[in-house]
Amino acid sequence: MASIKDVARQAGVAISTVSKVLNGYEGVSESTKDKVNAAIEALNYTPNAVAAALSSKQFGRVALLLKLEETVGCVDEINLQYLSGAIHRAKELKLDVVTLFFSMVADMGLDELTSYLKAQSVEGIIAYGMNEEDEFLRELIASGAFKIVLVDAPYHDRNTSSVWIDQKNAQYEIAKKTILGNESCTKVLYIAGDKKSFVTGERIAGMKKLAEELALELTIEYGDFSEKKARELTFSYADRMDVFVCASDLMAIGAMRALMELDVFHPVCGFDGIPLMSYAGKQMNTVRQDFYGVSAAAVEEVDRLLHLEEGRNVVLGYELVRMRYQDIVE
Amino acid sequence: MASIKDVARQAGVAISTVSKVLNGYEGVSESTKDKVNAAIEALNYTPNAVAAALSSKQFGRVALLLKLEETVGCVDEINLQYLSGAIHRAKELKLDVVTLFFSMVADMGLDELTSYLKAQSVEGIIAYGMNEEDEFLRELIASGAFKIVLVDAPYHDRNTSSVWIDQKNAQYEIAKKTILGNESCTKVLYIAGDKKSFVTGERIAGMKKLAEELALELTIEYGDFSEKKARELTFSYADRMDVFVCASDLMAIGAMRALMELDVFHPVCGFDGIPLMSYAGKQMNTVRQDFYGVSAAAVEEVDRLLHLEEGRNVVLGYELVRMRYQDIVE
DNA sequence: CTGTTAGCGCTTTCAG
DNA sequence: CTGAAAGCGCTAACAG
Repeated sequence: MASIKDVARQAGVAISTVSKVLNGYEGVSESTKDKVNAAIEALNYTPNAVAAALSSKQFGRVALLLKLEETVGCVDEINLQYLSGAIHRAKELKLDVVTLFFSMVADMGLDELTSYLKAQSVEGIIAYGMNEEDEFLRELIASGAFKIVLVDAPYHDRNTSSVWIDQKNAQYEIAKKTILGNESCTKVLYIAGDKKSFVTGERIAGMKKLAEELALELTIEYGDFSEKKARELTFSYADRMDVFVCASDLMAIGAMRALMELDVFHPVCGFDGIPLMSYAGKQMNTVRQDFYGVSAAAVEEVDRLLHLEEGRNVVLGYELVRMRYQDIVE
Repeated sequence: MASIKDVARQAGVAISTVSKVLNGYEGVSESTKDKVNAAIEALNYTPNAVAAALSSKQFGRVALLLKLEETVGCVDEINLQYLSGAIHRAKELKLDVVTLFFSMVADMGLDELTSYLKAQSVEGIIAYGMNEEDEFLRELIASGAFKIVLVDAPYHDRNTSSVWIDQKNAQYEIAKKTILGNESCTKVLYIAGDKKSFVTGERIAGMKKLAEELALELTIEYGDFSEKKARELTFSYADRMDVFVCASDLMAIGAMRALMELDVFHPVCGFDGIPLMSYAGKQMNTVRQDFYGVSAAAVEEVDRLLHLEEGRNVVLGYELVRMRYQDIVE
């Protein structure tokens, strides 16, 4: 591998000059810049990122902290989209990413985790799906040792930003669309997610707003993002409700299945917009979240935090869709 | 962050001595070793991996090269298990992993890709699900620039190993179990995967062996791992066959659905053993592949290759299972 | 057994 | 505008 020294020699300039053009610093004449670039080209030179990191003490490394739920395989698609979005954007921003799973760090203490990450030279962390119970993440934030971006959790400070879509409004809109799209829907069962997830509260707020606006009779139950629970809830509420609004597609499938078994029709709507729904064999309204885009935005945000000390909330858009479920996967 | 220098000072020894105990080299007396360890403890010191890598020119970094099929979300679970297995094992072996997707590198030339990876100080690559069409991977192997482990592709040389389960025998056994477990199954439709995947040929070989042994009438069709195609094939062969052996769970679901629609019963078996099957609402035999374990083994193998120049084929075990599909996800 | 020393490849002052 | 030189934190000969 050619090194910066080779490039310098080839171009007939000093190493520091090469470094300057490499990093796009000003104060290099066009002519030398050209010479350097020619040399880089000729030698097929790629800077050694490790050496650069050591020298500059800027590692630009961010850890992606993912939660792998063993029980529900259907969220894997979401996680993979998160990963894909983050990794692609990180490549563009020339950030280095490492993927970690909660299970790897859950049993570490704060000190151990901190030095583990520091040793890996990570400076930033993107945490997906943190919830109220994740005490250690809270400590990590409080320690201020890292720049952190929380996806789907509402907190920000100097070193911490949050990135998510407007859950409240999305839930409001998809429910509204579903309810107004069908006649005489006043009694609404809202099957919420799990109590500890931050998104749950936001979405409930959206439903309450809608209930007030349309004078609905709103009943709220927690389905814990479980198809089974949603199914059971639907069974027990089927004869008392007009419409079933669910906080996830998976729960919406559970609700639909219950209604099909009972052989009654009620509108159902979901949330997430993942192709998992292909297996349900029906159509329904849902909110398509751009997990890839959210994750890419999180990387941008962590990049920003790496340079500025100024966390913030980033709220992204979403899309209301009517999913056309193929019954069969092609 | 404390550096090796601080540790040396604290322990009253030279930095090279600290380095030696850090790396477990011999030739350090117990007493100084203790002093050094005490200093490390006291200062809560963690070695800087970047500096170590630069200095030793051993980066121990391996890239995981994954293929994300946009069309079929159901393989996401497999990919995530691959990732999880690799990342966990890599942590234990103190290897550094980066996750890459084929889509990120597909449009690069060999030189570009090589220098991209070299710049990232990648020394080893684990490629998942490479198939015959992946020309550039073939070139990468030929270039000899990296230590490569292929998962589910049968090739090895000095710098390349392969890791997979015994596809032929697994297919043989699961089909045998299914066929012998039901009466008078002689006409067998084998719905294979896609022609370009290496596993396809292996599995077909297993079926041929079985057909010979049990004097079966074996018909082979390619379902391309598509639920839809498997379903169509099943429709058209339903009245001519006794049993439907499929090269993936997803195709097995397609076959089962077709049979259910036709309201006839024939035994069906699948391959993979992923919970996706939960959605089918039936039971069937399948081969449970331990994707996590395969991936962990691949990391071990790349670690071995990093030290030895001696690729090989690693064949792992599998399990025949009868999946109990919950119809509902809890 | 222990310490001294020369780098790894790059960034970054600071003179010229 | 350009170049010389001092490290970043660590490893690895090589002396002692």
